[in-house]
Amino acid sequence: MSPYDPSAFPPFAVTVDLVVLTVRHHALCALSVRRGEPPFQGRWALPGGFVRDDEDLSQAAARELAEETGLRAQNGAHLEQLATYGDPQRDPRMRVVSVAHLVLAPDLPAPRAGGDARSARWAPVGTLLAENGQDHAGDATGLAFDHGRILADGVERARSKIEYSSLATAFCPPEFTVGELRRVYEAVWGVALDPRNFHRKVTGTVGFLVPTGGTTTRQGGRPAQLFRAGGAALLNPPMLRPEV
Amino acid sequence: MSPYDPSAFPPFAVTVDLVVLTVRHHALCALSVRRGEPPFQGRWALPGGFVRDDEDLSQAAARELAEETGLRAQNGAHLEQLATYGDPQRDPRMRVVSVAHLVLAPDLPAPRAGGDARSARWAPVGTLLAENGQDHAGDATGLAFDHGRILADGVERARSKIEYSSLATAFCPPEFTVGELRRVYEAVWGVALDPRNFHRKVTGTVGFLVPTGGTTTRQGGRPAQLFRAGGAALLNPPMLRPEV
DNA sequence: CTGTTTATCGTCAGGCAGACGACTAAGATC
DNA sequence: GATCTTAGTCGTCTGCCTGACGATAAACAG
Repeated sequence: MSPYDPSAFPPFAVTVDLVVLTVRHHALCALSVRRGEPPFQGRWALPGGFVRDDEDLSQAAARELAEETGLRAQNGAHLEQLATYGDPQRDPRMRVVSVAHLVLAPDLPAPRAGGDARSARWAPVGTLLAENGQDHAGDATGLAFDHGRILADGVERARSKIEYSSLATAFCPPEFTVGELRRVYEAVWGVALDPRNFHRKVTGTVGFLVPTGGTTTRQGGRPAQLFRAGGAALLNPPMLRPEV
Repeated sequence: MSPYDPSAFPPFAVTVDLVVLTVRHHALCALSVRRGEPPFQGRWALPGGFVRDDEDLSQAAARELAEETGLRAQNGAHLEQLATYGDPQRDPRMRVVSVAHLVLAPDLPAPRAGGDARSARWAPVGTLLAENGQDHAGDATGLAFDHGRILADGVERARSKIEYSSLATAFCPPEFTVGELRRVYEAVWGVALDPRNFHRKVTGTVGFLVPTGGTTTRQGGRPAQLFRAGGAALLNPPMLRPEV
């Protein structure tokens, strides 16, 4: 390997940051970790870390995900690249380019703190984004670095992507009911959907849902059919997000 | 600034690569430059270059775009981040992470070669992607590095994005006719569209087109009304791409 | 047994898209 | 100048999908 002339380009640190979303208690929640060291010590941030010398970006994201949550991308969770953030001032220590990834996961057991994070928590995205301000003492209260912006971009990606893809099933356990899937849409979009029209729509879209034959009453009320995610990745026609 | 421990992370080179698309002669074309130095000397590649120490990723992309084409992003062209490619083996010299950007531009004068590129050309994307194979001598004939993949991702992004956004107007001159806009869709999607239904659709979508009052016969036939792009960024309902 | 909750099936009207007919207005050709 | 060719523009009709409901079914709680 004949390296470039080292003076020909500036050296960068490359990290991956994770926007891990799930639906719990009828709300869209994101994983955040408390920073144990400066800068932004004590503030909440997105999980993430350096990309190692021998791994691809998606491998680094999957590794960080496993380290922070124990979650494996194969295990029903969905992982995709979100966007890359490289403002020269985004990290006060040095030039860091962060490749953000988006993870959609079913409701998980309590997260485990890992690495240099003192603790980790699930928080509703509305709370995390609304905290992007100042508290009574005038200190900034939002996420560290530019993570508020990254989270907002990830949430917007998730909101639009469940319109035209079957990704909403990534928020559900392996077997789920139509009502559970509807509550995912309602939590992510923050709207109420008509159960009858929703049922007609998702059961009529070929490849979206595959009935397993079983039923469950875990949501109360009349027993509901159980489904698994079908093979179709794209929904045609898409789900329509109601107007504001 | 207290830097990280340099042994705590591997150093990366960060580049921007550009997928510059335009519509000429009824075909979707991409800008490619011939490499003047190893590796892949003499092969075609996407334009791009190193991100400088003091510039943001989008600034670097805009700078490279101006250097390679003389195009300014304000001047009707559209620039957005596409995706980031960081396979450890993607550049044989060292670890390079490339933040690819997508540019949609109206039909331009002949590109000018710049930097270390011997020459530059517009080529139909079908040709560029079909060359991802081997020639009779067994040499690889496609784009250098992983640029074939990057180009394919950019083309797919453009194809899907003109469905639900007004981005197709970025391929048109400042004033254009409904027929010219239709030919953009036909070239990007590679399909034929019904002129009557297309006209009804685009003129009926509020915010998409603004009539200028003028007419033109530059396409022959009956004079056509001239329009400018309206303010709407998203089309609701979207344009429907015909089935395959 | 009655009320509550959730699931599921039907019905109906409005809107939009695909298919296609009809007409208009310019330049090109004979 | 009559006719042809090329686009552009306006209408019509039909089928599909969606939103807004009503109605029924099947569990559990009191």
